[in-house]
Amino acid sequence: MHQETNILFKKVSSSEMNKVRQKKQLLSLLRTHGSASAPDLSKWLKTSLPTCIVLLNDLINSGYVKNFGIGESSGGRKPNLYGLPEDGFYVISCDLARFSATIVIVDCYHKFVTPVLEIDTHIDDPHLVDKMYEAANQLITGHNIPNEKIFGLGVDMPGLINSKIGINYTIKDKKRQNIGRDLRQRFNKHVYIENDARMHAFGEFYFGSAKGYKDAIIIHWSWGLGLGIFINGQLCSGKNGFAGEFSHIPIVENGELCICGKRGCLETIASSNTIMRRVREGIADKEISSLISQFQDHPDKVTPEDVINSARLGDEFCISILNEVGTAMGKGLSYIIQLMNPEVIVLSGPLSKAKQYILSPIQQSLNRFCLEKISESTQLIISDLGDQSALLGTSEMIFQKVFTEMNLL
Amino acid sequence: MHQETNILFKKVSSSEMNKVRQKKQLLSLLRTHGSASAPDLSKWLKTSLPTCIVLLNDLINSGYVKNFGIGESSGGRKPNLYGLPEDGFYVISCDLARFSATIVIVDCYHKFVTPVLEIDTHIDDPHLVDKMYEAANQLITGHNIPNEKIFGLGVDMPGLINSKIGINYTIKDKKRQNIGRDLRQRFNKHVYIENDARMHAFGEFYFGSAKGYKDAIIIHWSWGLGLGIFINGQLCSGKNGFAGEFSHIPIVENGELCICGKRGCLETIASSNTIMRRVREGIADKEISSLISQFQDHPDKVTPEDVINSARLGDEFCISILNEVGTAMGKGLSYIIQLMNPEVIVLSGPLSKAKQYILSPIQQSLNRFCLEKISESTQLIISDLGDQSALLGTSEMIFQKVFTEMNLL
DNA sequence: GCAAGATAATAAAAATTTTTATAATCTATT
DNA sequence: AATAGATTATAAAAATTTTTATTATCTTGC
Repeated sequence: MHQETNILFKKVSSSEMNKVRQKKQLLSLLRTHGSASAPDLSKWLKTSLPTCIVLLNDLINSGYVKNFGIGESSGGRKPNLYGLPEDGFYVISCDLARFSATIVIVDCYHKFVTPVLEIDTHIDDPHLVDKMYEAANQLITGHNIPNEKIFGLGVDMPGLINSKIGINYTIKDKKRQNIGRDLRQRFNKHVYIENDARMHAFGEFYFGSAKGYKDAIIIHWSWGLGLGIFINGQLCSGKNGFAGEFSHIPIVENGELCICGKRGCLETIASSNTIMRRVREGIADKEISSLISQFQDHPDKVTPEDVINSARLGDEFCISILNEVGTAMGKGLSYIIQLMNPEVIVLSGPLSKAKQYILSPIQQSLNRFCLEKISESTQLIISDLGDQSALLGTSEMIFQKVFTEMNLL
Repeated sequence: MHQETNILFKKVSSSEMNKVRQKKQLLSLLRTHGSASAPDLSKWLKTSLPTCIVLLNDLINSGYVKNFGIGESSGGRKPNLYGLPEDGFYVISCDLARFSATIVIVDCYHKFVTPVLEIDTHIDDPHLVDKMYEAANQLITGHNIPNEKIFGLGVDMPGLINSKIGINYTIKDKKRQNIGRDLRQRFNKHVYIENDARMHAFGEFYFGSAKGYKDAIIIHWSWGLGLGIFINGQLCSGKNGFAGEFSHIPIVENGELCICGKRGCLETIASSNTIMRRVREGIADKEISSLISQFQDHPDKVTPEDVINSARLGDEFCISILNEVGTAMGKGLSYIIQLMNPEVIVLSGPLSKAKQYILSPIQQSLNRFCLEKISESTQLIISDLGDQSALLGTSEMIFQKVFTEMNLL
């Protein structure tokens, strides 16, 4: 499987380089298509059928590709199908959220091959790297995954992250900011770290409601407002990987103080924080509401999900809160729509569960703040992917990196 | 020069296709580099030197490439240099502004080979196509340009434009909206139409202050606020080509009525319109100002340029207007910076001439409305390209299209 | 001014890839 | 069921490309 030739002293000819490039492309094609016939692959690869078959046989001999048997035909000889072995490639995907992390091992068919393990940590935890390493090892040994078949580790986390150099500038201890380097040293594998909002978006773009689009906006709507932007099918990271700071665009002139230190950020009027503040105000003002009578003795126990549920049951107070928050989000989205003219906007995350209670105020805001010709061509969708969009997105991202950077010599 | 083989009946082999692809790449490389040696070209093309030389000789025999003689060496035999013949390729570039158009013929070295002709027309002129055709012919015949060496026509104009299908939705007469088709019929050449802001941006990105960057924002600042967005080196057009509607993002709650029908758009507080309104108000309020005393008898003669000039001469009233407008623009830019994290923002157009009078209020706004970590990494530059960025950008765009789509069989 | 090292061009040999032809296998139609 | 048409696989021939070797030409340093 793994050739032991010392490539440092081996002169690599340009035709050999080209072969390697083509093989990587084949692996990528097989991963995205699941399985494919040699004639199809040769067309996609823009090479002749015989060379394509030679390349495939090479890959089969290296153990990277498997013959999947005979496929269907629309008239004519049935083709041999080729694909990646399910047990050939794995990556570790880790979603590091505000107060806990989840980690899982994923195969090349986006399948979780272990349970999702929870880790009690956060980005400023001094033992973060050790805890992740321990959890990963627990998964590896507990499920008999051959370590050499794990090709990389991907981690998404909140913060201002430059994924090119693996630094999270939001980590308080400067010595720990280069978390990419630390993880690489500990795991001795390809390591990529990315911003959580972008990885949620990656998941939605490849497996969720934004699948098939080229210009898509994905919002992960929770305590913050995570934004992922896809343009021409490419994730937009910006110069330093700081793109997508949707939470802190200024919306309200001299508005409420935000955790970022500025005033009137979108986050102050369109996030879970806003909902909680309005609930507290409601309790103080003794508003009439089933939610409030239910929680008035322990107001700190209310969650945004409770508000959504009460709205569904017809609670006017909760409906009006969601209405308010949706209106604000709609105004924020109108900026993005006018600047980017996306095909689709996908709302994901806990708050997107409010569905029509949040969709219709958003749409009203769009009607108010966008030029009709632009907004009418943008679809607004609630995600149906579920909570693991970040784990899925992160694993997809590492696979893409691994398949372009792996050593096939 | 032009082979007359009927390609409709000629079976094209895949190796021939590949050769054509490589030849097109060579032409593009030669155009962007001016001239180059065969060894360099072979490296860029990822092919061996002998094949590269064969391809070059083919192109020379077709008349598309010229031997430029012998170049410099850093030790070793001097290389032959190859390049495009200056008189080999031309395009027509037309910049259709609000009340007049300019048109010029450009060679493959971005050189204007004719004077810039002005045409008295606008997008809703029913004789637009005829006037453009006439003007183009005047240039062609007046300067002895062989018509068959003109490979395309590019036109930029204001409006909501889908360049893929060549439609400008802002043209009032629906029958005339498909201006791309109409021009193609009349000129019988490759025709591309694009939005003016994006073509100003294209000029800046390839020849102006945004040259060399990958994530750039270019503002054409005049009566409207034209925005061009480059991400990963690619122009962002959006689903329908409506991306970049910066003028009409909502900034002021219940603000002034905008020409678009909405209230409080950025255009109402940060464009030349704003300056003119403030001048009118100043005249009504009898503000103390050299500009006002100069123009109080014919206030309709004031131009934004006059305001900028007066500011330069120390006129406090004019300085305060520019300050106000700059502050507003800064707020608008803060949205883009936080969403896109660009490397550079280039300000072009008439209002950018106000230089420091507009830069420092913008910077102050950025400091106020952006997260420091994001805004500190964005450069803010005033363009030095001059007025013909759109003609340059448009010609560059057609050349790119022509060189990828031309028939080299 | 000459030798040593460097770069470029070219020719011939070697390797690789594409074509073409043929065989194998299948669907659909009669 | 037989046949025609279609698709895939493979083998051999033809074409193309890359390598390698050689020659030409130039810069630099002594």
